[in-house]
Amino acid sequence: MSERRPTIHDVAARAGVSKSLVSLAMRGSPKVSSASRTAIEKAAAELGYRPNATARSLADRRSRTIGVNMAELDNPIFPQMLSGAHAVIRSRNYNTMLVSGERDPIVESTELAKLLEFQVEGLMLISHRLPAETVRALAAEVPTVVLTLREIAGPGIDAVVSDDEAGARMAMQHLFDLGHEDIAHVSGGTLEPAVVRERIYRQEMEKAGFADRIRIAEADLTNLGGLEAARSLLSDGPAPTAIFASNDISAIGVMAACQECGLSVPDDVSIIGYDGVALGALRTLSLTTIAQPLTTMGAMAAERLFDRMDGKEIADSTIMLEPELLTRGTTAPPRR
Amino acid sequence: MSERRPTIHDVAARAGVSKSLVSLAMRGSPKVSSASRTAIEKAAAELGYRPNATARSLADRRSRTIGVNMAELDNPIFPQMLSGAHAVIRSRNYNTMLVSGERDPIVESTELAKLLEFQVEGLMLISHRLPAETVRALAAEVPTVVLTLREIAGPGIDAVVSDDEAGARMAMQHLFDLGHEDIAHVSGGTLEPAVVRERIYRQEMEKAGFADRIRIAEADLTNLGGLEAARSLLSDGPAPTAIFASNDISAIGVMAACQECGLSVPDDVSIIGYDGVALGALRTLSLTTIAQPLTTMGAMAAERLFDRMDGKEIADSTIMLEPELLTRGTTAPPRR
DNA sequence: ACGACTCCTTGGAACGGTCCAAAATTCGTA
DNA sequence: TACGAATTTTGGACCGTTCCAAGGAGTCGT
Repeated sequence: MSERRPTIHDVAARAGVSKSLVSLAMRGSPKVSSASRTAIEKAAAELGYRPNATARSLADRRSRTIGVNMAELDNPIFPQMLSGAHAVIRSRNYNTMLVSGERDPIVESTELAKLLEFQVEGLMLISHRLPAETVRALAAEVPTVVLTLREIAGPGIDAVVSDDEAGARMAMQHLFDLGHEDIAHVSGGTLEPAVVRERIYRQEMEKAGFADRIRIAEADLTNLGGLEAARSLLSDGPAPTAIFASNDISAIGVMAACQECGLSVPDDVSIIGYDGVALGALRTLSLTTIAQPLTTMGAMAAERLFDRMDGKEIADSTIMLEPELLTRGTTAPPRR
Repeated sequence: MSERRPTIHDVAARAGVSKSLVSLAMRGSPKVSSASRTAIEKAAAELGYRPNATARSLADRRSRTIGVNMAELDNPIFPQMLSGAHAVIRSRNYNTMLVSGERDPIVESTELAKLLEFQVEGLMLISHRLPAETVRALAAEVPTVVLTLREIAGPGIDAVVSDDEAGARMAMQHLFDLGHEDIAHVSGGTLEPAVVRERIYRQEMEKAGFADRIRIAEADLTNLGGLEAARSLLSDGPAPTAIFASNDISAIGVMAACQECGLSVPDDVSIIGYDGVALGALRTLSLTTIAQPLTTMGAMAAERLFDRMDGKEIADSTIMLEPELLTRGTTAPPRR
């Protein structure tokens, strides 16, 4: 295998020119005569020359690499955002260095440190769990964009989020429009998006005059969490006619709980989730949900990063996208 | 932001020692006196020094990076394998450079070329679509391991697969054991694993004496593909009592088709999938399946890569893991 | 007091590129 | 035919490390 790869010097020697000229030619400079160019290309091809990106990064101080931190793989919204970002990064001819802290904060921070040592030119954090001060420290060294966390945005830190308040309101409005009054909420813990969704749930219930029917079962954005929360909800007094779950994964757990209790969805209970993950579209589930434009969010995050790297002056550090109601099969008017 | 990061020289100057000594100290060499060491650490901390991994790679010709090519994000088996690999790569203190061809072969190959230019020390291909010759060309330059494709293995190319023949046999055996005789197959196109699964389906049906009941509906491993294949299966003559789908995602489509036709699963039709993706475990789906040890496969692939990189001599280039039957809610004895 | 050993420390040459000022060549034209 | 301009080409410094041969400082035994 590794018998020392040919370098620019080898190519130069073989083509009978100087290394500088080879360097120029490799980068497609117009000031290389076509004679030299063909000679160099021939030599390079014969030797199987491949430029060394490491050396190049060192010399021109640009790594052409974006560091991405992705927290968990069990919630598909993360890979989905990654995929949007990845496409943009690639189209700019940059590379993606991926780390994931695997829910251990210490590992997470050493991994992030490694990204900086690799001289990434930008940092993209697709993670709900990073402490704000960590993020701020990173952002001091390199342009940084955070996905789905709005409150962390500020000087030096961009955030790409979708409008959770509007989205949660859409969810409630959809249920109200169908005629539901008895709506419960399966919450999602203390992370920012979940908190917002819960707050709006309360607000809307109150505004609609159903304050006395507010019922919240606490969960944690997982499938099992949703299942258990819904179980307790259903075993504890009369079933609500609709349930608004804090995210899709837990909504699917809620669906399972309804099945267990012999309640049919949507005839007995309507269910609406949040996120718009691809699996909610699977015909078997057909989950009504508030979809965040996940791929777009990833893409916009990458775009913003490049804008910052290009030194563009941008006043606003938060990009807010609008979510969208996807009416599928889990919501219907309440049975009367 | 980027006012030139402090280098080893700056640290040296500040600590009053030579750059070489700083280099030694940063790597934790035992031959640095403790006096110097503390001085250096202090200086480094004060300056906020961070080693430059690019320069280091160049100097010691080790990038400490593994290149990973992942094809698609829409089938969750890929991220799941990635996650297993990622953990091992991280534990070896290596980095992961991720590319994805986004189903365009040209993009794919330029992306792979970029990985090589980055001097990755190993290549991991989590992709079904790479032409064998491409893989062989890559493997000539750097240790390479391929996931889920067995036939490509050979000198210089390792493969980590699970035993699809055994798995498919387990699926069929499970259905036979339940008493099914009328079993249809939703196939998955021409990729290696799908072809194997289909072949075993035929074989087992014949061996069991049900050759005349072989029915195959062609699909493509997608949800929609499974849905449509199953639709045609169900509209075309009497419904089979069981369906073996080539993978989980299409099996979920099959479930939807059954619902559409008013058939209950598993009472009217049993369904078994293949892969063991996490979402099959969701309570609402509860899909019986043949689970591949996806995370382990990713991990083993990474291990093997490191073994090759360490120059270990290993005769066999294929690692075959055993799949496992997960009996969940979509299979039951046929209604009589 | 003087080698012989340790134990630390150091300067300089890589690593494989980019960049730049200057040199060499070619060209157009007076 | 010669000369300045334009076009090509070149050598050397540099990017921030690691590596290595060699230098300096103690320590110890005799």
